[in-house]
Amino acid sequence: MSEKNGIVNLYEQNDRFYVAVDCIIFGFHQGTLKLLLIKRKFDPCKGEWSLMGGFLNKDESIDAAAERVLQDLTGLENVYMEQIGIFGELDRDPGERVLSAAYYALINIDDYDKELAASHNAVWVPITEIPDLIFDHNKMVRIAQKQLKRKAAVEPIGFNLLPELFTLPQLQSLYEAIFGDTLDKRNFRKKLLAMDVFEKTEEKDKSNSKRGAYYYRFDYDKYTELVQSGLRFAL
Amino acid sequence: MSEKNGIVNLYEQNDRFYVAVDCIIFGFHQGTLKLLLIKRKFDPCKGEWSLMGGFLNKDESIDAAAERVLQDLTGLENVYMEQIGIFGELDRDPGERVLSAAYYALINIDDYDKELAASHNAVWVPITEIPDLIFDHNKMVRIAQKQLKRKAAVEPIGFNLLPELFTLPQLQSLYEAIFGDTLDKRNFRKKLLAMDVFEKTEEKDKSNSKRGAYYYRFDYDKYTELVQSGLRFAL
DNA sequence: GCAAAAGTGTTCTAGTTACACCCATGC
DNA sequence: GCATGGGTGTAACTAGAACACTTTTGC
Repeated sequence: MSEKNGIVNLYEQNDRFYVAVDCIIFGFHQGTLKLLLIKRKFDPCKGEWSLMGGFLNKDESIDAAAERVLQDLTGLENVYMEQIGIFGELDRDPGERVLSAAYYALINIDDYDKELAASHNAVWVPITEIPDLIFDHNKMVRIAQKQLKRKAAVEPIGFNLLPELFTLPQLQSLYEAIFGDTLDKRNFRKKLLAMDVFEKTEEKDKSNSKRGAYYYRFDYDKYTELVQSGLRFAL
Repeated sequence: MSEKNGIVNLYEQNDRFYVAVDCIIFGFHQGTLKLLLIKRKFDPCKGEWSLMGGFLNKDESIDAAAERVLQDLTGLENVYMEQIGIFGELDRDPGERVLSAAYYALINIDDYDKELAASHNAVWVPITEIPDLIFDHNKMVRIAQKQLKRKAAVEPIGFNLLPELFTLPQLQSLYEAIFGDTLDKRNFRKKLLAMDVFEKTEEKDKSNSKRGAYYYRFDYDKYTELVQSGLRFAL
């Protein structure tokens, strides 16, 4: 046992562990929720599907490691991320004892470094068609999806999956994908617009219809007002 | 770099970490929600208040470590526990870099090993009067309380804080303590009894009134039926 | 007989659900 | 002029909130 500042170091008698982070990266495109998965080009489990992951370094917090791993794959910073927990079964990684902290991230699928992602063999896969993943990654995905579902219903996090400007039909189809359920168009619009957290623009998206749908923007200031007035975002 | 089964071990180039678990132990007594805290008899931070914690060992899963730590303090097994996440800021433990997985536990405050707890300097403290705790333990408590609040509203976990037999006034005061709000007696009873997950006994608790209140028991079989019928526990 | 907690229904309100037609535009 | 998706209001229903008196019994 060593000493530090003259005090016997009680830590050293304990075991130390490898710690990884794994990212469940959500994107949304054409009505479907997708995950950015990688087809591993390295061992262990070369050739199999997995989440993007990486090891925790001495000099970084776990949150920072998750951000780094996400950035290594997508080039993105300042992304909405949420820890879902740490996974620590003895044999979860057959190679060695490794603990893994799982995070989910919500990104705008049109805006990331596609060459970088391609260099890691990353592919967008619809959430309904997730293949068998290595280790306990399927479990992580299940939990992340559940948590997203729960949280998206009470906090305005869905917007992270859309471009800054989005239409209401787009937004509705996003929430339908997240909840795995259809929503009534009129009730959906009524409820959302009643919260008054959107700014309507004059621009229209004509890519889906001849008439075109107005672009809206989520207004964080209005949202702050809503919360301060004692109300909540709710769907 | 060493080899294992003839494959270069890629793990060894990574850092390894001490990993602890900390337990937020909830109990309920006389209308107040309480936490079992310990006044540390050892360094670091001797004499200060903290959660019960312990280090993860090589041969156990993180969940198992949390159960062990809880048992070391209370003697209890098979307790309702829930992970709230891992905390990994660089300087959260000033002595060394230690990651900590926090779990909350719900126990029946009348049923644990009191001598064992006393030997660890453990004390029940009302949730409204939590002192400054070491490290990031106050943050863990805040998150645990929030999570309990959320989860108790949609799953029948509150019963873990009560004896097998409990009265409806007791149950109501428990939920009032968890939610930090008062509830209407008639609406509360109506809603709970409508779910039909209780078994009413013939016994009465006369400790709080001359008339006495009937003892009820939570019926897991009835609850399973409720869930299978597509309904949910909800408060 | 009275104090103190247990037990019990009904009305009102607000929020959620269900539902169908007109509008704007490109072709 | 017609096909396509965008946009709008109202009525019925259901769940939640508000509310006051009677019952039991130990002292």
